[in-house]
Amino acid sequence: MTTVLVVDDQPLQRYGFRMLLDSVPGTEVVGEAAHGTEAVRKAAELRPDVVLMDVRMPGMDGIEATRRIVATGGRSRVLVLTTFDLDEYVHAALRAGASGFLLKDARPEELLAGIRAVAAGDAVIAPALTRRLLREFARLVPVGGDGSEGDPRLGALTDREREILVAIGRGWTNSEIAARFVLSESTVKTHVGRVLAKIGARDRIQAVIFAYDHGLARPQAG
Amino acid sequence: MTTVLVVDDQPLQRYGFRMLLDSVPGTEVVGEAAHGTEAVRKAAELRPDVVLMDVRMPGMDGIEATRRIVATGGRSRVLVLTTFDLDEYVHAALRAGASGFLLKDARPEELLAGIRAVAAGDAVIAPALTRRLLREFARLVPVGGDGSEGDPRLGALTDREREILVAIGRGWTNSEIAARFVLSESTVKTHVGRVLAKIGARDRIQAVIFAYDHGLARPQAG
DNA sequence: CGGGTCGTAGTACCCCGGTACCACCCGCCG
DNA sequence: CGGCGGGTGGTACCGGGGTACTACGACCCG
Repeated sequence: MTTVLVVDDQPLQRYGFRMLLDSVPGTEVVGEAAHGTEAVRKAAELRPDVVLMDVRMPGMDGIEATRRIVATGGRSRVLVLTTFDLDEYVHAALRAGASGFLLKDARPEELLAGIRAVAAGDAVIAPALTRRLLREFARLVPVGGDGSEGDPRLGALTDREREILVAIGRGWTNSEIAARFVLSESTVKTHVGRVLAKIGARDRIQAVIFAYDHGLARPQAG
Repeated sequence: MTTVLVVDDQPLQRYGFRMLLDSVPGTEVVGEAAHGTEAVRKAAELRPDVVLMDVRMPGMDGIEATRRIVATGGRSRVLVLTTFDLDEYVHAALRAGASGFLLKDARPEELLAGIRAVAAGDAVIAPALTRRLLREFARLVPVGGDGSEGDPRLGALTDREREILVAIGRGWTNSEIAARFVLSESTVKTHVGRVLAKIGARDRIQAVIFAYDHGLARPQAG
């Protein structure tokens, strides 16, 4: 059961969300708040899985409330929901630690899918916003050379072996790798063995360390 | 009617996509390609609304094909679809001009929603990837404590256990830890077991990952 | 005093990971 | 044509890792 705290200054809007969420199995609205201050308090008190947060509100707005809720370190994740797709809102919300940003004109199933994704630890962005975000991202991310160059051991790996190394870096077991890549476990063992030999690791643990030290693995809280 | 070009080196995979897309009203598969070169040619010839593009292919890969298709300036939009969520793939695909990036383990309705969104000029990112992308974005865009601090699981560890976790993060075996700390291997096993339980790791590999993600382990030359 | 936490240590058991070795298919190239 | 590298697959073996459970001394605190 996914517990949700609905934050919006308009009672009618809150009512709509409650009706929608309570009508589907698996989600439950455990509380409501009409402004930021109340949202922070209730989030700490109710510890919901997801906080559905409006941006524009009298008093403390949704961005500041998001920042405070995230800062508490609780497991509540904030899904920001607004009618305005202003870039400033999006950037501010994401910097504040929001796990998602959707528009209020989203279809009900999109909202539900978003809530489920956020509750699962993933993140969501409204498609209309994703486009602009990606354009900015592509602009911000430097071309190529991310400093991982130089180690000849990386070059010695084949494409497949590099993929296997990344999988090892994710902490996957041989059987998990086999499942994801649609291979037999024997094949995975063969690949893993070659990777270990090529990078000079005695076991997969040191391969994980190698992957992190060379930028092949990225933080992935779960 | 949304027209789709399916690009994948595996015939069975293409068949699956065709069955799925042709089974729903509003989308139609107008062509298939088995590798990048064919994809570029058919995209120019068929001018589909959406190109469903696999990354890993013999010959020209999906990234390069995406770049060329986008470069033609046609109205075709590319939705990259892969089994592997390598960050390098994502970055490369987005820089190449892809309008979306989904994983092959996506549910059918997610894929269909993605195709519709891309055809409409929006963009989509798999929720599991969005999370990492947002984190990078928040890092690239100025300011902001990235909220990685304050994991309650770290506080739950005793001093000794934290030392053990650091040792695990270095890649040491139980016997090495025992030697360095002057303990019996049994004691080390007990500590390791408690560390794993407290941080929620199923084995020491995930403990290594946890250590890196929480700054307990640092890149070590050599 | 009793109770809690922490660090230490042990035994028993099972499974996964790693190694060694072999085998087949494919595409590429001399 | 033959050779070769890369990817895939198999068998057999064994040692380390992880779990479950128990135990005891040191220490602190009410």
